[in-house]
Amino acid sequence: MGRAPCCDKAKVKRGPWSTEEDETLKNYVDKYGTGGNWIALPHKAGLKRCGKSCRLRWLNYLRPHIKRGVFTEEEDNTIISLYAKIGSRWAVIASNLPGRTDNDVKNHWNTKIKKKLFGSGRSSTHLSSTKTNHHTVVNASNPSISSISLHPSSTSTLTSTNHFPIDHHQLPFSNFSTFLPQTIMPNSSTHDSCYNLTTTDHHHLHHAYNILPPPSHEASGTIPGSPSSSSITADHKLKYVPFSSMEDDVLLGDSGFGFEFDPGDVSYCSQEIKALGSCLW
DNA sequence: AAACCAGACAACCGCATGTGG
DNA sequence: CCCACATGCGGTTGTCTGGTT
Repeated sequence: MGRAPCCDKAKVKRGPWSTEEDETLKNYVDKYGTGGNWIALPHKAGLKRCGKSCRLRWLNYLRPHIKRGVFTEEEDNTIISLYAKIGSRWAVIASNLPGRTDNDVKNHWNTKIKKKLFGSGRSSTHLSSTKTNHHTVVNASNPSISSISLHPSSTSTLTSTNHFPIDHHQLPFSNFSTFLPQTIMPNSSTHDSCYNLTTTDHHHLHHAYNILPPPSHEASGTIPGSPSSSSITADHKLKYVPFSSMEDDVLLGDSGFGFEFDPGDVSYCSQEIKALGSCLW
């Protein structure tokens, strides 16, 4: 038994709005406001539209001070930066861009920024479970953050607003292969093994780079399968798994280091990915 | 000129959340 | 506290348009 529809679809008009409908809605809202009741508004305004549709049309198109047209580089940078921090919370991102709507930002991300960052051709690479001896960190608690850009040209942008240093020169390790063995030690050769992480390293990664939750002596709780030498808060449900060869390929790919993960497969925490990506450059 | 294709944007859908009775 | 309803939000789909073959 599904949720009851918000309106009778047989009795409401759907599809693109006509200029007459726009005028009617705009005139009504200008005159009476929304009244805090979008469901009743179309009837009162004489529109054969669903209340939700009216609301969307008003918010995304008719509302005063809507900014249309090309996104500036500054706006792009804001979107990229905020996406790296909070993921696809378009409403929050849009609130940082005066005049832009969440729908606009979302469309802009999907049609422009994603391509710009990830490049063409490999933008939909789905990761297999084939594993080698590299590593990443999986964040099972935040599936919404499932992809993140890794493009050298966007480095300065991300650095400027992120608390996480994206410039690899700021990292203590010059590259991936030297970074990981010092910090994450495999305790098994199987592909889904977890890794021991020394408390010192964990502390360092948390405080210096904020890519892990606090170590156990700073936060309580241990997750199943987590390394005994360093506990992690249960809330974060982090575990360590190896990178696959395909993941390596994607990270080091020929399309500008762009990659994207399939949320249905496994979810990656953006900051961890960025950290590892930084080490690869 | 027609068919096809891809990109961009508008609109819809359904779940999550907030709120008032 | 619970329930019903309205709104907010993000993902997805539909439609239009311009470019290419």
